Amino acid sequence: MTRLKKDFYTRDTLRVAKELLGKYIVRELDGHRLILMITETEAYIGSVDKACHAYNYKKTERTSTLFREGGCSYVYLIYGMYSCLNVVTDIEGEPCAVLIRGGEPVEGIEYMSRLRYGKDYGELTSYQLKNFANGPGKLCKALAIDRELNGVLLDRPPLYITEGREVQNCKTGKRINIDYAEEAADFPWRFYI
DNA sequence: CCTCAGATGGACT
DNA sequence: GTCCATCTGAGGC
Repeated sequence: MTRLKKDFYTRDTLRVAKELLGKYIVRELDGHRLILMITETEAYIGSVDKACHAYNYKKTERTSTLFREGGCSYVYLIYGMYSCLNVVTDIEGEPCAVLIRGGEPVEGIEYMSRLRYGKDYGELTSYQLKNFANGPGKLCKALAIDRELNGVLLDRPPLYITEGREVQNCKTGKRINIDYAEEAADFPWRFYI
């Protein structure tokens, strides 16, 4: 599958968020290739978005990655326990990103199952299968993504995104768990299949 | 299906 | 000291 290049990411964040649906996240690890198809994303646009870590261009050590040119990762720790994977978008100096909120296994599910649950794929309950990677923390656990992968370029191993499946009916809604963000909490910037 | 508490640590004020 | 772009397991319906 063709890897997405920089010009895919250095565009309008909402467009990238929508077009990432159906694409494949590929994680190479210990000789294994793990692939999830992206099923849910959210856009964060620092210039206007109180839910964005870099709202109003607030630059700190953590958010400095968001100011980079589109095409690299932004990975941060949330609730002291989980990682969230974002794709940095737009031009350098505009702090924007797309949160990858969910995916479905395409390849390497045996290895991902060990990472996610510490069990063999065949031992998973239907409940565990249903909830395999349908959340940003779960997705990162299944792919062994943590802050060590913050800021890596997404057009090469060990982490990249490729063309995937054609998506027909993309749905739109409010973003999840950003009640603190005042008017931005109502922005329809969540996209899912 | 639902709700709720607890885990857990770093970023920021 | 407070807040968090979350998840899990327990308990109720």
